[in-house]
Amino acid sequence: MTKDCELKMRSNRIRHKFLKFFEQKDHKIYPSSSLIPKDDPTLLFANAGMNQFKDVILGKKVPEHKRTASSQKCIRVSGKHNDLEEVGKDTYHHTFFEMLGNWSFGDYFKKEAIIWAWEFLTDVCGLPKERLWATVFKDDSEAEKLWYKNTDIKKGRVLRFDEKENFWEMGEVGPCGPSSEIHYDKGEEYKCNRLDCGVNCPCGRFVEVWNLVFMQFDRDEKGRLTDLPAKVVDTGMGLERLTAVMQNVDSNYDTDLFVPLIKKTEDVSGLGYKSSDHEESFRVVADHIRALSFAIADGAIPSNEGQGYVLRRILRRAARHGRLLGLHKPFIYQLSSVVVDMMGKVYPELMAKKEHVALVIKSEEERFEETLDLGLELFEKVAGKVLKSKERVIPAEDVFKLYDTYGFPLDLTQVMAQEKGLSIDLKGFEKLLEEQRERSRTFVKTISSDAVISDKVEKSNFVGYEKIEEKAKVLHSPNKTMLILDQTPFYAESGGQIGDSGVISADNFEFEVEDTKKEGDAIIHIGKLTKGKINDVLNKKVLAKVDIKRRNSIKRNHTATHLLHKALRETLGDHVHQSGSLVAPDRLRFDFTHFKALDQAQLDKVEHLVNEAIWENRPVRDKDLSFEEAKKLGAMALFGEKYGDVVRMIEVDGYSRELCGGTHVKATGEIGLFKIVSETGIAAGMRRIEAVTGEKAYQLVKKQKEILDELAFILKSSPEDIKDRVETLVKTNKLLQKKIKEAQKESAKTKIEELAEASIDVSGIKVIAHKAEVEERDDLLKLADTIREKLKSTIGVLAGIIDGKIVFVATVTDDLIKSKGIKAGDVVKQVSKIADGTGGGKPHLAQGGGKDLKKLDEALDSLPEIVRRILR
RNA sequence: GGGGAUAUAGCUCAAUUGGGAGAGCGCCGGCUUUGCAAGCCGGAGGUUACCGGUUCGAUCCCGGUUAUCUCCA
Repeated sequence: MTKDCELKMRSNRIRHKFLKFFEQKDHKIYPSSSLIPKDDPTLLFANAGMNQFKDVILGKKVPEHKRTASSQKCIRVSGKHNDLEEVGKDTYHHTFFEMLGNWSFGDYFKKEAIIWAWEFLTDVCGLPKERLWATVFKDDSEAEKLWYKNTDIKKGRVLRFDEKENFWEMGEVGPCGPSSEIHYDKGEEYKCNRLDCGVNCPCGRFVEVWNLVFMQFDRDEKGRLTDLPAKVVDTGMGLERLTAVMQNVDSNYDTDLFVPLIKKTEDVSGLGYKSSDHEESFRVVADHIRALSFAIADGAIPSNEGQGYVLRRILRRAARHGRLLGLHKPFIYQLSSVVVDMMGKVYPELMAKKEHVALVIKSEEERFEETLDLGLELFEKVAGKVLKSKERVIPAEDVFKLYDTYGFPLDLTQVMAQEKGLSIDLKGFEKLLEEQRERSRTFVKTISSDAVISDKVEKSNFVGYEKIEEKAKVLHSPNKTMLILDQTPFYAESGGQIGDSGVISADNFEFEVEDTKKEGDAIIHIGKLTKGKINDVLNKKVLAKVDIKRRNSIKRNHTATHLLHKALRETLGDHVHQSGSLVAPDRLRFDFTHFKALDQAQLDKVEHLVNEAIWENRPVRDKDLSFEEAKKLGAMALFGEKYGDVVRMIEVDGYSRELCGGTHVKATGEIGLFKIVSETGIAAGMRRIEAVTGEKAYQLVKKQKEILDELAFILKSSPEDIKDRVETLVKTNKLLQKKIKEAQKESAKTKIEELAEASIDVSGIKVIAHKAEVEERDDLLKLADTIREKLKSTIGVLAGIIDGKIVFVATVTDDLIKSKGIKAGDVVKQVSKIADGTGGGKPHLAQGGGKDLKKLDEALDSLPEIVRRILR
C-alpha cells in the first residue's frame, strides 16, 4: 500500500487493523470493559486498557488467555497532567479516549513486544521509519539492545530516560518495571527554540505514540525489588494520537474521530470552527459529548457525587462553552446521535442506548439552566447591594459563595459584573479557593494499596448449580471470619444475586457462613466460627452446606427477575435495558432505562405477564455455549458485563434467554406468585421496580386480606362494601366536625358573657382572669379570640394545664392597645413570673407558661394588681 | 472523603428578637360571563424532611440522620 493511501486511513480502520494484527499473533481479542469499574472502588472510571486485567496482573486470577489485546474505552478527568479545565485549550488532551493495547501474562516479553510494535507502526500503518524514535529506561540495556538487534530503527534513535519517563508502577507496592516508548517526529517545522529540543520536549514536536511496559519486578513495603514469577507486558497506544499521526494532521480534533462532531456543532451554532474565535469551545463540546455518551451508555448518570458528579461537571462545562457559541438552549443531546453514528458499530451499547443517552443529557442540560437561573437571581441581589453602596468591586466572599455554594460559573460572574460596570475581587476569590483546596487536601486519607501479590493463586471451584452441599478441602483462611475452600456449593455475590449463607462443618468444627463473596478466582465464605479452631481444619476435609430455604427463595426471585425483564420489554419497548438488579431472599429489585413512570395499566400488564409465565410452568434450562452462539440465539446480555469465551445462558422455555451466572428454579411454576410492591424513579430516564415472589408474595396478599377483613369487621360491613362505607363515614365525619366547631363557638359566646360578668373593674377596664379546662394550647387561643371579638376595653388572661405545665394566654382588646398602649406581652410576662415562668407575644395576644402548678391561682388572682401597675 | 447551602400546601416561595403557619399559581364548588393566562365569592389541601435537645412555648436556636444542590479532592 502506498503512503498516500495509508494517510487517509480512517480511525475505525486503524482500530480494526490493530486488533487484527494481534489476533494474527495469537492474541485473544477482548472487547472493551465498561467505563464503570465493576469491582474496583478506587477507580471512578476505566482509565487504562489494563483495568480489566488487574486481577490477573496482581496474581489473584489465572489468565484465560496468556496473550490478549483490546481497544479500551477510557475516561480521565483528574491526575497530574489531565485536568478537566485543560481539555480543549490544546489539541491533544481528552476526557474520553480509546486505548489500544496488547498484553502478555507470563508469555512473551520485551523482544516480541518491541518487534511487533515496530512492525505494526512501520508495516501495517506505514509510518516512515526516519520519523520514529524509541526510549528505554536508563538501566534497561536489555531493551536497548533488543531494539537495535531486532528492528531496523536507525542508530542513535533509542534514547535512555530516567524513572520519571520510563519506569512504571501501579502503586507504592506491587508489580512494576521499566517501559519503552515510541515517539513520532512531526518534523523540523515544529521545532521549538530550546537547544535541547528532542524526544519528550514539551513543545509537542515529538508525539508519544505507544508505551510498552515490562512488568518484571514486585516491590514490597520496604521498597525491595524481586523478580516476578510471571512477567507481564502491558502496552497502551492512544487511538486519537495515532489517528492524528496517520491522517497527517496537527490536531486530534482534525481527525475523523472529531470532525463530524465539530461539523454538527457548526451547523447548530451557525459559526465556523476555524473561522470564529471560539476554537476552544468547539473542541470542548466535541470532546465532552464523547465522554458523556459513552459513560451514560455504560450506565452512569449525572448526579451530585462521585462518578456521577464528574459527568455533571463535564456536561456543564460543555454547556458553558455552548453558550459562548451562542447556544443558550439544550443542544448537547443532539450531538449524542452523531457519536452513535460514528462509533455505534464498534460499541453496540451506544446503539442500544441511543434514546436513553439523549434523554439523560437533555434533562441534565435543563437542570443546569435551573442552576443558572438561581445563580442569576443571587447575582442580581449581590450586584444590587454593591451598586447601592457605591462600590465598584464585588467582594471575594460573594463571588466565592456564588461559585462554591450555588455553582455559578466564575467567568459568568465576571462577564455579568462587567456589564454593570463592576469588577470582581479575583485575587480574593483565588485565595478563598486555595483555602478550600487546602481544607480538602488535609483530610484525604491515603488509600492503602491493594496491590499485594498472593504467594499462590487460590482457585475455588463452584459446584452450587447442581449441589447444595459438598465435601471440600479448606485451602486458606485470611482471618478468623473468612474461609476459602477448593470447591464449594456456596454462590458468591455476583450479577446482583447476593451471596449464600449456611454452615461449614467437620468433627468438632462449625463455621456459620453469613455471606459469600468472590475475589479473583477465590470464593470467600464470610461468617463466624461457632465451634473448634480454624487451624484444625486447614487442608482438611469439611462439609459445606448451603441454607437451602434461603437459596430457594433467591432462586425464585432470580428467575422472576428474568421474567420481569422480558415482560417490561414486551410492555414498554426494546429501549428497556437492565441497569441494575438485586436478588435477595426476601425481595427483588430491578432498575431499568425508561423515560417515565409506569401507569397502573402498564404495571398490571407487566405483573400479569410474569404471573402468566409462572402459571404456564415453563421449564428453565441452563446452557454453556460460546458468546457468539448465544448472541445468535438472541440472548439478552448486559453491556459492560465481562463475559468469558464460554457463557452461561438461562433459557425460560419459549419465553426468554439471558446470559446469567446465577441460580435459578427448574421450572417457572416454583416461583408460585409474583407481586410488584413499588415502582419509583431513581434518576432521569431510570425506573426501579421492587417485587416479591413465592411465600413473601403470599404473605403480602394474606396480610392485605387480613387488614381488609379487620376493617370490614370494625365497620360492620363486608370487604366489598368497605369503600362505600368509608366514603360516607368521611363525609359525615366532616359534617360533624363542622357542627362541633359551630357549637363550640356558640358555647364560647355564652361563656364569654359569663366571664364578662365575673370580670373585675380596674379603672374602667374589664379584667378577666380565668382558669379553663382545656386539652391543648389552641383552645385557649380560640377563647382569647372570642374575647377580643365580643368585648371592648378588656384584658383577659386564660390559664390551663397542659402536659403537667401551666399555659397562660393573655389578650388585650384593640381599643386598649390604641388608647392606653397596653401590650398583652407585658401582662403575660408578669403573670407567668409568679408561677416560675416567662412569656411573650404580640400586643393583642401573648402566651406564657409556668412550672409551679401550686402558684396558678395566686398568679390569676394577682392580675388586677398587675394591670394597675401597668397603668401607672 | 472535606467544606458551603437548601428542605414549609400539588407547584413557586413568604413568615420581624422564638409567640396563632401564609401568599401567588394550580385544584374543587358556586356565581357572573361566553374566549385569548378572564372576573367575583367560597372550599379543600400542612406531622414546617426525619430523630433528639434547650424552652412555659420551636418553622425559627443547638446536635444528629436522610435527601437534594454546589465547590474542593
